[in-house]
Amino acid sequence: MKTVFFGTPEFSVSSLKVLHLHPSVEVAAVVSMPDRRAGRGKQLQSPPVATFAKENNIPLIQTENINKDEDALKLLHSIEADFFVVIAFAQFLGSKVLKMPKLGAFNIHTSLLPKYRGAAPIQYALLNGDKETGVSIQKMIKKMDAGDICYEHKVTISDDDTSATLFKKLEGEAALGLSNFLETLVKKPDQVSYRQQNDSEATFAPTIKKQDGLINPFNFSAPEILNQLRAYTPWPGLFIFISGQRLKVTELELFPQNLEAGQIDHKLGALLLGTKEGTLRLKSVQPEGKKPQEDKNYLNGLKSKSVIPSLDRNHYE
RNA sequence: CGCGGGAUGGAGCAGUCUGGUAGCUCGUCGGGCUCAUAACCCGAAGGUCGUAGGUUCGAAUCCUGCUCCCGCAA
Repeated sequence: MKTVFFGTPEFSVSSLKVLHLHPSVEVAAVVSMPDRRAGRGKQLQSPPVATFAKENNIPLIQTENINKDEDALKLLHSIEADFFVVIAFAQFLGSKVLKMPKLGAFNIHTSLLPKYRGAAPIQYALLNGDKETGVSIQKMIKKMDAGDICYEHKVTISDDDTSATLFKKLEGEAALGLSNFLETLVKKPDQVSYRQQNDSEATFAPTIKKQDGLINPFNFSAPEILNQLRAYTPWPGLFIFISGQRLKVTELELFPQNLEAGQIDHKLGALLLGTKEGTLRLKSVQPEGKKPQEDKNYLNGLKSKSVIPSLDRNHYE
């Protein structure tokens, strides 16, 4: 069977491997985002999926917008694929593309649909403090993540999971899920079972923005900010502005103390921040250009410079 | 050549512009006070100032090369 794989980041590579190694599946092409300048030094870098395709001599299409790229569309059409697999592609697929494959286009989504439709399902599960999430495979329709579900598998979220660890877990689960699903799809395509989503229960997980990483003690409670730390690690990270300096916050814990929202205090070597509800200890903090350091050490440095820590409120206007 | 910060006793920092015997806040060790302590008092140890070279009577400080660490940006 012929397939085309759509994906971009590291996260999708495991699933691409499953397809690539499957004895009765031929990956006729890989579609990915264009190369971008990235990292310190802004070197031009290929998306991991594109790199994998090159290394394994799979025809590669890199395009900014697959729906408008005439050459890419022509090429895709000529493949006459049996099915498409889409995982973390970072682009919408229009109906022109979705109609091409005979069996349909299947999207691997990392939540238990219809929960968390959209770009950042993993982060939103953590943001809401969920205890479980999962992998869903849906047959794509024009509406975002709203297609019928043909495979589902639950995954437990542990208390110390962050986006970094949960992504890793789900990358494996997604690949495993795809592998299981292929068993049916490849051998008995007519026996794939489909379950409709209940649209009224749908929730959405829009893209996380850099700005979301700014700790807002006025609008969020201490437990909510703790969830943000897990959801936003490693990107965009949590940060706060104190005494004219941008601090990345890498460890947090609840602290039994009553402070007003936005109030900074320090006690026994602990750097404290009052929130809308509850007080947090900024246990580990990283100034720009520095390594992460314990709040106690950070405070020692400030003391030595005779600086009293206070929240820069101008970032909340 | 994308922008920028940093490397100083075990930790976090100051000192670098305006060269001249290395300092602050802690930690550690010893002693004191205390019912007791993360608190307080007294004392001590511990640094070839990232590395190589240059300028100078003299370099943490000025100049040049190199290594390592990090923030922004994607």
